[in-house]
Amino acid sequence: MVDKSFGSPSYRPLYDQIKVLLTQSLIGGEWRPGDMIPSEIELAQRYKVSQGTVRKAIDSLATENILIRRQGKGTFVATHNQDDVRLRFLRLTAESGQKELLQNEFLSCVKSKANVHTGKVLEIKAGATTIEVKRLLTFSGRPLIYDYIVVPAAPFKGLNRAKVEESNGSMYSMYESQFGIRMIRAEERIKAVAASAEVASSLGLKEGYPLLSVERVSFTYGDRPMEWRLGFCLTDDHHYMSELE
Amino acid sequence: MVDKSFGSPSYRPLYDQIKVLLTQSLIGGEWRPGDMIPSEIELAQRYKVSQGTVRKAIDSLATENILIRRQGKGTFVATHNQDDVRLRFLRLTAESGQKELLQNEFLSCVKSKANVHTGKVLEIKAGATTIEVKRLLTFSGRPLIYDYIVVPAAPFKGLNRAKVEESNGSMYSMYESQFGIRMIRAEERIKAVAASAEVASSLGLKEGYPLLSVERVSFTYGDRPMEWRLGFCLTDDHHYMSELE
DNA sequence: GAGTGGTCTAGACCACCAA
DNA sequence: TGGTGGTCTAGACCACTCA
Repeated sequence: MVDKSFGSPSYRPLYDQIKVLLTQSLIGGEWRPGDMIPSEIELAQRYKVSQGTVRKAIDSLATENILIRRQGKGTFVATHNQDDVRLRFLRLTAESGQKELLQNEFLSCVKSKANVHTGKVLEIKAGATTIEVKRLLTFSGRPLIYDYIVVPAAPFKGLNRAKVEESNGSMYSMYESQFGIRMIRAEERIKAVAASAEVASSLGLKEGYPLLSVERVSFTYGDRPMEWRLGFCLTDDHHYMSELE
Repeated sequence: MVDKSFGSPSYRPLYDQIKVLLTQSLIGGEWRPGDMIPSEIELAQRYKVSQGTVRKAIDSLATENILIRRQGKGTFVATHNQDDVRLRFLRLTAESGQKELLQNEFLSCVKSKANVHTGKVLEIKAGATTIEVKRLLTFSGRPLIYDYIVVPAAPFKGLNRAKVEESNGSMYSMYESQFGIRMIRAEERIKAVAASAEVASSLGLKEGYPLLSVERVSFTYGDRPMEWRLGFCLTDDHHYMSELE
């Protein structure tokens, strides 16, 4: 039950405690991606607080893109399985601004062991089993991104070529429907590099050609890292979009 | 005065109207960067609404980094003139994570005319007078960024070499104190490019070396574009950090 | 202690959606 | 028409800061 005591040494606002309880229900799978959660009034009764306090907790989760409010309908668990947000984390857009047909070209999928770096960022032991996927993303038929993806094997048991190909571009949508794992945010580290021989041949370029190197770590509920990837992007006719606030 | 009428064709929430009024006071200079604005209670009386409504308007401006709330003290107009936010828009960090000494090396400052592109993004006529600044940013003594900056001449009348050198890295801090212009957000378009002869020589590289090209448009109150810049960054030991939410 | 922002409540009413 | 989220109010009380 919630703790309304003030002045206690570990004072936390009520709405913050409600937020934790809601998050726990999300982690525990009581409400799954796409589901509608109970109404504010119901939740207020369940947690024995006012509707306004539940509201504030939900507001916070909504600005984090974890829940989605729809006036007149209800509040829903966010998902990558909708056309409008399927590629929420893809920041690469055409210089012309035109929409493009995105396709997935499978390269490989093998079991491996975490090295020091991937072990560290995924918070697993170096040497723990991982699954490594390589793929090409084509924009309107032209290969523009070479992706190298590493995930811990345990929560993604059964990930294989077929599932990657079915994903049709959005791994995150596939993670949700196949493994019940939802990514809520990611961090990217970007550099300019010269294309290696392997990447250059996959993208049809000369070795040494300037590419955008994008290293990404993705996090699920509770800020637990669940995927590491390294992408090499050809940015001759495209750019990476970033908003500074 | 505010308009509480519901059901009107152009319905806007009260707090949204208050937000506009607050923004107008910021644009008009009633409260300048660093100033404390009136208390919530005072503002509620001034606008004849409840404190909670003023609160919601201020909350919104605070999440946009336009105002800053300090419990027990008051609400202040955000500024770039503080050590902790002087480089708020600088996303380049060392691979090692170490803090670095940032310095400004002046290259040039000339009057010019807006071309089609800068005219368009700055929303001024192509051919209108602009001021163009070139500078080098050095990290711990090593030149890493070549910046080419264009601003409209009118609002920045008097911008010259001395002012750029005084800025010591943060143009935004200088814009505020010298011209009363505060930037609240920016958009960046990032690509990987091969270094041109001019940029390569400034950064001490071979022509063709891979560099991060960062094109930025910065906006002041009311989302008016006020600066365009193109930066070329050496990312051998640094990366551009981006958060996806 | 006085003044500021922050939390929490209870209740009234509006806007939107679906059946 | 009923249910959902969205707005607005009024008031009580807590937490933080500074003189």
